[in-house]
Amino acid sequence: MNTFSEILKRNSLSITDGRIKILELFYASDGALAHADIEKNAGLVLDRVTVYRTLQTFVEKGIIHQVPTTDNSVLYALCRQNCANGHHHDNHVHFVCNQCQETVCLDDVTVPAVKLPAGFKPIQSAMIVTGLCNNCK
Amino acid sequence: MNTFSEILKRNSLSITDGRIKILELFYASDGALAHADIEKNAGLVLDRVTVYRTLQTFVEKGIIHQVPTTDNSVLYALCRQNCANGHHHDNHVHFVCNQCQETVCLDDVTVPAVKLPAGFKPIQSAMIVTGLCNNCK
DNA sequence: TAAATATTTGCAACAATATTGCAAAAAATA
DNA sequence: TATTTTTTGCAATATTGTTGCAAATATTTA
Ligand SMILES: [Mn+2]
Ligand SMILES: [Mn+2]
Ligand SMILES: [Zn+2]
Ligand SMILES: [Zn+2]
Repeated sequence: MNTFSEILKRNSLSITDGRIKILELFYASDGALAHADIEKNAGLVLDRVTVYRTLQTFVEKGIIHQVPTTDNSVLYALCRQNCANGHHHDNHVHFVCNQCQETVCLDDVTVPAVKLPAGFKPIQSAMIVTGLCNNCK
Repeated sequence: MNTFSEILKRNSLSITDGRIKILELFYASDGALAHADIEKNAGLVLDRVTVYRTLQTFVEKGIIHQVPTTDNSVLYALCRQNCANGHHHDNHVHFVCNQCQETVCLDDVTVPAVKLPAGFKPIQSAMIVTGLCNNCK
């Protein structure tokens, strides 16, 4: 039993070709993936709808998280911390490269606190930095 | 000639009922507006397509800016700084209230700088804070 | 291992959101 | 006011995401 099967098993998910294929794609990628990226790479094996459902399941299980974007696209990336079952701990900064268009999780960079006007109570913060990544600079 | 007409004139845009109506909606609203909000309030006067085109035009002219969101919805808000023709200066924090669901621009709260890993060159930053707003706390 | 059960998948239909071309209408200019 | 330019509405089309359901596959039980 390979790593991907183990991940599925650990999360009480049935081991299927589609799920393994999608896990492979995430582990092979440096950056975040859009639904379209996955469909393009696994489209011969998987139906559109299955991709949607798999991504949803993986988010629920804490295997991947939705990446915030400024262009209202939907991106997903692996959870490196041990997130589980609806409890995500991804308070890290996300970086979008203007050159290669990749979006990467800066897992070690925590979103800084910020002083809000009186009366505002912060609960969660997200931060997206755009610029040039370490490959493109 | 009223304020809204002047705004349009200043931006070399024809003065039309639709554009004035949409400006009115933005100036009457505390928070950011979605396309659907505008359509709901101006739908009798305006076609869906005209709303899309007007929002796009206003963004290009620097009258409004797209508000970053974490739920891949598209929101727009007035530019308070003097943004113009593709040059936006909206490096302020955006706040989403979990209670009333409003998204507001915290125009006076600047997105803090953050230390990135070696090789990453930041150009622009966006920050979205969720929590309870000053009306709902 | 084979049968029974539970889960996942693909397909088709549908819904919501957004874009485009083009002729009619309205606004700006002469 | 006549001419020119810009904007608008409509219809058609594209893109993205959701749902119900039967067939296929995976897991569990015996
Ligand atoms: Mn991330
Ligand atoms: Mn804003
Ligand atoms: Zn890059
Ligand atoms: Zn509120």
